[in-house]
Amino acid sequence: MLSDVMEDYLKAIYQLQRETDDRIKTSEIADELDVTSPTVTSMLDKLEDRELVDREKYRGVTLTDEGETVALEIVRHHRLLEAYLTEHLDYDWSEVHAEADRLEHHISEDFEARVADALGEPEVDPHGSPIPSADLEPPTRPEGKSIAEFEEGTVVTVAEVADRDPEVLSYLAEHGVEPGVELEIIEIAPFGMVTARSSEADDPVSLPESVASHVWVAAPAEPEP
Amino acid sequence: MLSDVMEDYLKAIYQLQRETDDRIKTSEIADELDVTSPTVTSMLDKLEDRELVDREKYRGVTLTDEGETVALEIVRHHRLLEAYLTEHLDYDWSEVHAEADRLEHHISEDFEARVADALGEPEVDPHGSPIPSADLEPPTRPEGKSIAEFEEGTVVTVAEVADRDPEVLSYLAEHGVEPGVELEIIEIAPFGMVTARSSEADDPVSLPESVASHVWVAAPAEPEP
DNA sequence: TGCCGAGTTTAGACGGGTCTAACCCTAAAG
DNA sequence: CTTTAGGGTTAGACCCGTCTAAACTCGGCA
Repeated sequence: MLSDVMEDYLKAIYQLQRETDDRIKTSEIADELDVTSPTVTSMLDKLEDRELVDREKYRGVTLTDEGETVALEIVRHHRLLEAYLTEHLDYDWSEVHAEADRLEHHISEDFEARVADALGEPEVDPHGSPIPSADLEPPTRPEGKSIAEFEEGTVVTVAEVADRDPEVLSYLAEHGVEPGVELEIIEIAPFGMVTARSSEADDPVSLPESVASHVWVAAPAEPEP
Repeated sequence: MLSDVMEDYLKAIYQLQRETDDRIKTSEIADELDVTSPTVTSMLDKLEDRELVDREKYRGVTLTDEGETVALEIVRHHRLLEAYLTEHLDYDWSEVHAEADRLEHHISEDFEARVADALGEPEVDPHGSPIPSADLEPPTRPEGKSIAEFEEGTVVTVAEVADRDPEVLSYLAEHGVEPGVELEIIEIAPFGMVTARSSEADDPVSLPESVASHVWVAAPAEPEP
């Protein structure tokens, strides 16, 4: 049996791996979980003992298959909860992350199944993030780019908004940036800021690189010029 | 901020107080929470430091007003969850207790409010137990008796089934013993076993004293002979 | 009144998860 | 090839919640 904290570490490593596909460093995990490096080191010892991570001292970790399965289970819980909260309890997409984080470790398999059923086995959560399937097979990473990676003038369809900050998410929703909308990339400033016009809003919106890089597109809606 | 475990102790003390209205002994809490007496003693020290319980060494504890408020909050969470799970996620009343126990410490005030709203501010949970109101005022103990306390021949209406064992609850439901049904007390055996006929079942059901004492009646449907 | 047994508390240990301080490894720069 | 800065690990401490073993208190009974 794994503790909640261990599950949090596995989930953090999983998510960091999705972003960098490199070995994950102690300090990255420490930042993600808001904890000090020695704390991470000692937890990695334990996870290694249980064969949930592969480790090379001083060089970071990767998840073993078993570790990845645990992480996928937690991510599935998290995203199903996010979907359920927005669909059935009238939560806004900006609010669901914190609540799902609280609950994800504490629901039974039965609860998970009932929620998935009530939702009709959804494939994505309210942010457009894919929900791992019940068999916990590692999803093949769908190719995608952030809006920061397109040419000016391109029109793209938002697939996923991978930010977790409620304030940022509220702001984005207010300015028409949500999964499913079309975005015309108007300008990419030298310092990385992206200005775009949403099909759902009157005025264009400008996003610093740190935010724009979280707005993902599955494929360009029109070929690039 | 209180830990989950502290909340569990306060809830346990609250519930034991409902049953005995006497000072609660270390060993009673130990039994309830499946823990040893020294463990309880050390936790009572901490709860006393925080002025959540009144304590007399060697003589048991009672909740302070503050402790009671915390307990009521947890009980409210628990019973709202039970109600929600049966109403909206198709759980059977025999299954909800364990799931609610898992979740009761981990829901936000916001979640609590939304669930209460979705249910229309219910007053009882699926077992007929009263749900503390949002203001957490201590409910005045509604007078009631268990079916074991009536004369043979009396017809009563079941108000609450205060058992937590899923097997027992399933059995009772199968034999027509649920909140709202009428029960005719057919026989009370010298060793305490109660035999009764339910308005919802063909055959009478016999319940040992330990189970019968958990089946509560608000008031007799007919005056006793 | 004094003893005894049931039950409570104290003492001390342990594992989990966290921290700070000190030490050490790695890799990049000269 | 050597130095060094940055980051990782080790060492040791702390709090929490739990345990077992031992000491103690209370209340009933002789």
